[in-house]
Amino acid sequence: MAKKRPSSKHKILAAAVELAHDSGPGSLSLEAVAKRAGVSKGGLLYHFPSKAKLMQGLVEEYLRNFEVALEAATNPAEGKGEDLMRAYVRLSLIACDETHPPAAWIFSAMAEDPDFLYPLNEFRRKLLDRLKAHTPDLANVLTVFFVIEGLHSMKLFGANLVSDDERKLIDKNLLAMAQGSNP
Amino acid sequence: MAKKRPSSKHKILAAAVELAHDSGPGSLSLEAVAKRAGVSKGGLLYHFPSKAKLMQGLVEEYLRNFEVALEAATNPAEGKGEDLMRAYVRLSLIACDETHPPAAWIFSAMAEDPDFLYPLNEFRRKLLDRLKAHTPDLANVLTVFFVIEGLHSMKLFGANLVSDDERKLIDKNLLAMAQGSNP
DNA sequence: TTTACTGTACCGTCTGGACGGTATTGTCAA
DNA sequence: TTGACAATACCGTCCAGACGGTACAGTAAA
Repeated sequence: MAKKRPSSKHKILAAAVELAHDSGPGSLSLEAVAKRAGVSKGGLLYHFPSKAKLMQGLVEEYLRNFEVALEAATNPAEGKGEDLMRAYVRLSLIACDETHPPAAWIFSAMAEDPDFLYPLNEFRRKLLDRLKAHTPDLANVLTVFFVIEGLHSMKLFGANLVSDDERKLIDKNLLAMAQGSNP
Repeated sequence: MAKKRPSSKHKILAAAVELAHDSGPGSLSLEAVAKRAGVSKGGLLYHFPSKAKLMQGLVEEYLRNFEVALEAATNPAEGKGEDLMRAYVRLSLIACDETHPPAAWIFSAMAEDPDFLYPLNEFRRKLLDRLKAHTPDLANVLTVFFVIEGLHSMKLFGANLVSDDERKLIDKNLLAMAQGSNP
């Protein structure tokens, strides 16, 4: 499977994420990404033959990371075996707090072509289905899910609408709801 | 304030909104907007001397519309005098259901320059402050607010994650929470 | 005459992507 | 062991097209 030197690909993806965050979604040109990654434009195009492929790469990496984290948290064999609902809430809240919002590139992808986000939407649909199947209280699940979506949206748009205390209150409530809807 | 012939300006703004929705945020070029609005490029630049001014125009129109609707619903002199919290929830849910999401252009603005969204964030901050001042139950307000943000976000990203029944359940819950936190 | 445009021509810049070339590393037969 | 070849991993250049914006001449109604 040829994984001898995976560094460049990851460097490029990381550079794209950073650039989308630091310089705005509009600045995500191939040259800019290549420069940031310490790679020539030709080199970038070797790994990602088109801008579209780069975007797909970003989406895939993001989904893979979240999936791995969720699996690791809930898998009993790997130590914790955390409750699915609780793990989802906890991981989502952590993602919300990262100084580097891992999804700033979403706007770049969206600007390029909204269809790039299709896998992301599918992922969320499946996740919500799992959560619904997992807990009996449908209203509870929906509330938790959309509050988290709202928090992510706020982060994405760079708005900071709540104080630290209010945020703590939200976190506490969400975790309680995640806990409460399970036997 | 020169409101003699508002048709062209509005036609241009409407065309920009439509185009952002139909053809993706990336297709929002001045020429494309002008063509869609049935106006020459020179004519567009007469009203909006730069792309930045067009974006500002979109933001301002959007905020003005929401503010007017909210004021109309809550002002006792104009008939209803609806409760602020309830009006906010109701209007937000209506906005969520419009086939033409009124905020598809947000991605275009974001791609151009994230700073364009500053007034929008400020508006939401003030709105949230009003809601907090208006009702005693802080946790309730925050939950309602962020669920609605989440619903809007879902709409923006073109994801349809809930069935009609689930959506009705959410609406019912939100309205109940809006009602419940008031004396 | 002023206001509100239309229409066209044009400029400078940026961008995605194609392309040819190159250095390094791996493979394998003689 | 070595020489021939090939695959991998890039580099640097070039180009057609799109875009924002400018300039300007014309027009038709109020």
